[in-house]
Amino acid sequence: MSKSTIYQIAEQVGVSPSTVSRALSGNGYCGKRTKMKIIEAAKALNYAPDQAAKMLKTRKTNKIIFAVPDICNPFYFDMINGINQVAEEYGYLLILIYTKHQLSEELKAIQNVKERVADGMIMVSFHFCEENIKAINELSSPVVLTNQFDSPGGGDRFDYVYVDTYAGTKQGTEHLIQQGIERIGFIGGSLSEQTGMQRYAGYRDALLEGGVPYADELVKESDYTEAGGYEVAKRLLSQPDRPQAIVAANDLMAIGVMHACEEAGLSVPLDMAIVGMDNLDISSRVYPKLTSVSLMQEEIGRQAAMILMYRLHGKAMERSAIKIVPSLVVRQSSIWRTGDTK
Amino acid sequence: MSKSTIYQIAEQVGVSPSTVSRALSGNGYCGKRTKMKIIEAAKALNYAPDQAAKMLKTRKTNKIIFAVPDICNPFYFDMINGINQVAEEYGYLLILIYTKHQLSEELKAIQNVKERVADGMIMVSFHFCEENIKAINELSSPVVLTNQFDSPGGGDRFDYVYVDTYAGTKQGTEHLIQQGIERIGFIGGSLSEQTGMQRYAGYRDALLEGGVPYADELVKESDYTEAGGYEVAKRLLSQPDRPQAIVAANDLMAIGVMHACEEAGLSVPLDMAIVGMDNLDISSRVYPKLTSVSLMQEEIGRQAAMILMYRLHGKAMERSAIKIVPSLVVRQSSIWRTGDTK
DNA sequence: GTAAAATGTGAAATCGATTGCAGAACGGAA
DNA sequence: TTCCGTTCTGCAATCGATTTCACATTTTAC
Repeated sequence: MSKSTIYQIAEQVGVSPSTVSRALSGNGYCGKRTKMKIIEAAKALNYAPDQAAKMLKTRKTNKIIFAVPDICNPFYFDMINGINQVAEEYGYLLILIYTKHQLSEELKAIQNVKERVADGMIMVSFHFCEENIKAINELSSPVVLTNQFDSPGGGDRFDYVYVDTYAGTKQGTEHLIQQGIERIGFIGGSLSEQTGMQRYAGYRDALLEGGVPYADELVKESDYTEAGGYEVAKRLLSQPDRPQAIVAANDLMAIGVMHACEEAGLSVPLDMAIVGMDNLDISSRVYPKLTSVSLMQEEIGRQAAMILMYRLHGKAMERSAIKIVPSLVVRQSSIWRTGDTK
Repeated sequence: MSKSTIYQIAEQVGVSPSTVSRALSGNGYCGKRTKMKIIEAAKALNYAPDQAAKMLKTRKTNKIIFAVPDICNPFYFDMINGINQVAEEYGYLLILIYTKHQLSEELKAIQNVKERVADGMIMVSFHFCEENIKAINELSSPVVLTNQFDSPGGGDRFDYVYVDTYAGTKQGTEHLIQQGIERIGFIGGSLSEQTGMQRYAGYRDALLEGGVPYADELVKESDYTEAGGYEVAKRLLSQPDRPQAIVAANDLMAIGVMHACEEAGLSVPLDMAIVGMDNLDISSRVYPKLTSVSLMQEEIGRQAAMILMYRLHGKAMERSAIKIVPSLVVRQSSIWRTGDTK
């Protein structure tokens, strides 16, 4: 009942193992009658090819690794999904490695590629440093990196996919400006981090380009949590000349803002229009539904996987740094004037 | 710079490949001086053991497969997380296979185990039938099955982990009864499915045992979606003697109920207490926060992985069917009388 | 009908590690 | 010194498939 090998099939049918291999894999010539007999015998013997042996000989694993910092973060699920779509299409299995934001774990993931556990890897990392860049550059297998910042640099040996968060907050802010709102607040993450800075810059530039006055007191830093957004929003709302709209650097903070409004008796969106970013699952479930900038996670995953597939199939390509443009998903929370709630 | 083998190291150092293997893997004797030289040479040659070769010889892959119907469903992320915790602890990598609720994909996943892509598998399936049970029983590698129903039966060759959803709705209902609420409605999924029936039965039995009258008009079937819950709730709310509380068979429907209440001008929880089930991420973010029965996804994953590890390490065990008891997470939406909103 | 091309098959090498066996070198005890 | 036990090392087989080469057989072409 249990496993068997091509040798046993060969013996059974009375041919050589090589013939069995050819019959079963379809590589090379094989007579029709022999082939039939071999296939039958394989079925009878409950044969299944041993992938380890196959891998050893062919130097292909048909697996790719996705190294992700944080499995618990819903942000990455969509990425996994995007990657998996492509992987499946090309006949690859997906190995998930959870790096916990730790360099040591990232290096372990890289080591796995080096040991040929998989043919290639997609990695999300927030700390590119000499050590992991060097390790990646030494690999002979392709690696695609992604995160929400812009290019890590130093990588002549890997491709890169990233989201333009600057364009994201800019879009969100423009959407508000187009409705004629003039006092627009911003709640960001830390401005000392690159990603926080970019989101802020998008907001600021949208104001400038839109000819809307920029006011320092309408900009607050927070920590990307719901509670953080709530606290900061309370301060914004109690200001003498409170904003009419708020752009939050992520959805969790935006939801915090919504709660603060509710508590202050302000109607969203009529008294206060709100735009978030990340387009979480939750965001379409809160009331009113939250307008949010989608960071296109699934698209990132798909693009990254695509590039990896191109590399794996030897297509010649420049090293690429693909910038994904986020897209604004308009829902009730930001519809201030026009009545077309969708 | 690229890959090298133990043969190259052997040549470099002037010993035999077997010695190199022993030095590097630590199996068997190896002189201290030789070992040092070998390790040095390995480093110099940028050596990494080829896992395919190792797998072929040792018959171990150090990988497990998790076959899951639906990557997009947040329900499974926590399971993945639980599984991964255990897998990592034991030095296994996790391969994710997305079966899309299709039997054919499940069979492919099983085939992967048969071909020794991984040492074992955890699978979530909603349609156990002769075909996949048979395929699993023919495997020589261990498989652990899980879903939300009770035992599939027919499996002398696999272990089983499941959640007692009956106990879940029962707990939720009892929680309401204990607060003195008497007219408690129930919104379930299809009662013709096992899982729907069990959730309903838990509700019904809680009423019976709590001495609270059961009324047919307070029980509605829906489809586990937010929109479905909303629709059905509207009907419940417009009844002459509307319920004071509602138990929903999952959180999405419960959120639909909340929206219906909001629309009808009913305060949650004062006019209407609500309990959901699944304890989604969202549920703690809606307003008011939703009381929900946690189905312990992470715990299921952890338990399933544990059992798999035991099997893989040859520990003798009875075939097990582990029942996980869900736990009620009380939040504002169900606090009717006492003032201790937490 | 014969040459040329296409097809079918087997022997043997190969992928890169692990491991059982046997012999060598070493140590300490008598 | 002799003997025994431990430690070290090499040889060679093995895991299970793929693939090159050579040869045998068939088919096609003219």
